[in-house]
Amino acid sequence: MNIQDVAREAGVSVATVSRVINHNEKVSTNTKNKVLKAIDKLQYTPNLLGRNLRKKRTYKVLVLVPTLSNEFYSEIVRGVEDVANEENYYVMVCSTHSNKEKEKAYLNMFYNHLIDGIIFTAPEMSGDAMIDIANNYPVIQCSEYIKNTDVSWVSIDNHQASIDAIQYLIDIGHREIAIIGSENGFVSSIKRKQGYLDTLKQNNIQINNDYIIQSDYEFQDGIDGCKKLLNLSKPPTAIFCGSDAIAVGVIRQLTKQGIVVGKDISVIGFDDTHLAAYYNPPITTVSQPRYDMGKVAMELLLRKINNINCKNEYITLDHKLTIRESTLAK
Amino acid sequence: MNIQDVAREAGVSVATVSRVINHNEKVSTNTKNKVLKAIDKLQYTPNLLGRNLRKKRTYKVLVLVPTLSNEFYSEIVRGVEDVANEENYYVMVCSTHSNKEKEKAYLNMFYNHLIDGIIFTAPEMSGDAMIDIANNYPVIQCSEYIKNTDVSWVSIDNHQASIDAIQYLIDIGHREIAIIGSENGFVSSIKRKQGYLDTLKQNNIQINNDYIIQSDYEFQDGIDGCKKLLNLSKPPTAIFCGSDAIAVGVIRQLTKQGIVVGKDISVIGFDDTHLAAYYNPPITTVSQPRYDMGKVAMELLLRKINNINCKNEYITLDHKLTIRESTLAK
DNA sequence: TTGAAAGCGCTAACAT
DNA sequence: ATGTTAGCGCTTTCAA
Repeated sequence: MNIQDVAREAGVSVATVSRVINHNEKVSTNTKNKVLKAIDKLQYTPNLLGRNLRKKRTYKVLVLVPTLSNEFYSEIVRGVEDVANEENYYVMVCSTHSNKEKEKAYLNMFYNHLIDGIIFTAPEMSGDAMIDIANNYPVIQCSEYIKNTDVSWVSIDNHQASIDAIQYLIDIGHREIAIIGSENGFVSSIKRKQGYLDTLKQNNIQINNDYIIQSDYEFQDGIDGCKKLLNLSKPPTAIFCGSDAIAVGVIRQLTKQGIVVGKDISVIGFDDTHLAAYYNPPITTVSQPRYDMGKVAMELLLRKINNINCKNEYITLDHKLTIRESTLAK
Repeated sequence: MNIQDVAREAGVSVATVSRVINHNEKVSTNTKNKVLKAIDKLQYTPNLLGRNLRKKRTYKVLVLVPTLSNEFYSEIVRGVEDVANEENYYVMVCSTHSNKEKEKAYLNMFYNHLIDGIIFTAPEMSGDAMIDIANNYPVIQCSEYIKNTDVSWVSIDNHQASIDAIQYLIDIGHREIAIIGSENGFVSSIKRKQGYLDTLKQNNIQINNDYIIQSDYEFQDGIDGCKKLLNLSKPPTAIFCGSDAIAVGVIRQLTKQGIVVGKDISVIGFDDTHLAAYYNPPITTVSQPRYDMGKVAMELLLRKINNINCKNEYITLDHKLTIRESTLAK
């Protein structure tokens, strides 16, 4: 059953039916009602395959995340969806599993005309590849973005967020402060590490390279990083982690070794997922406005979709340090 | 740039190009090479909007989950994706937020020819509505399914899983055992509760209705449920939870009130997400083969897509009780 | 083995 | 205000 059938039933042309479906003004109330009646009688719903082919639009956007299960990303997606649905766009969420090849495979959806745009939350490709894609297709970076790449992004001020966290640790009496989670190439990592270094320097605290642990963002990385730190002759009294998951791993390991978090040692996470709020003990963490980040990213993307040549935007949203029981004055 | 351009470049008809693209046998090696060369030169990729319209297939399936952030569902999705990609299908994951209306809105994707099938992981609709949909469109239920509804599903034996958990608690010395998470209408809930009741009866333990708490599956539900139980004149010595998130909430609340989990009281979760493995203390839980559940669900769905009249299948996969530190002998 | 042509369902330019 | 018609890019039937 298609638009032809409706036209026949209503005794009008397919063009008129199309006009009614698309809320085109230039239809008399009378014929409009006839069409509406026919649509209702036949229970007609337009085949968007036809419409999309004709319009050369898919009304679909892709959000690429490293993993679906991290609440950090699912909140971004919620923001994206809320804006997308308003504009009759569907959102596809797909996971790259932090795999460059998988990410690349999803770009085929552009070439195959299956999507109108992509929001990258943690792009794996090179900066040059990103620029190349952005020149030809609508894309936005959200949360993580590639440095020195003139492609729109929305994120937080990771440098300041790091300063806030480290300064807070110093303020409550810590001087041996470690950081886990640096150097994966993202701007966020670089800035967070810089904020860490800057704040220590600012407070005349000697940098100790043993306190800088490079890792990924998962639970196990926290456990591994924590073990390394505890093996030092002089372990740190505070650990700043690049994600809540790392912080959970760290706290788990500390607890296992009989060290009481929030008393013997302080731990800070990043993102403020439910994990942080409900962990034992609840974790001090940097809150990111992830829902809003998603909303803004989708708004920017829609602008790009409607005009690929519109200018790039670089938007910084507010973060905040949420203090809980995993950090306590020394 | 389209199939016409390729045909022109190669000096053949569009039909021939189409045959080459679709690996049709009846093309001479010579012309095939000409076409391949043209495709390569022009960097041609087929517009699937055209193909899909013609074929009346979208090569897309929808997986509906209550929430994206729960690792339980994201592992199911991974299973679905792995099978789907083999067959050149794309997977759209969308969240219903456990909202009946939202779920209903996604059914429009069927009517609008945007998807070829749906896998429901926690259907919100009535059994009648499900049967109606299943009669007209390819759908599979995965994990949660609606009772007395002859629509294919893949799940575990929730009755036995519950028996395993409760019997274990009894074996290590518990007799005051509570259950949180029952009665949302899903077969899983009903069966788990039945397993709980059956096992107590089997062991000549009196049923105490105060020990049966009805709730959702989130962190906060665990906290609320736990508070209720602790307010009883005789609180339970063990709590069996319907999800790992509930268990986390419960343990968090117990800890807050100074009760030591794994010593003063035992707690069991459900699903075996990372949450359970990395929580403080690590949580005893029922492991579900979620990746395989996703794979099987997609296999069943493909069968339905290729023949809507193929017979329904009801598949039960193996679970197992994973014992950690949140339960200890009394 | 190859090509011509119809047509999937829709929108939009043009004509009336 | 409404209708006619071309055509989006593709596959597939039919004919050669």
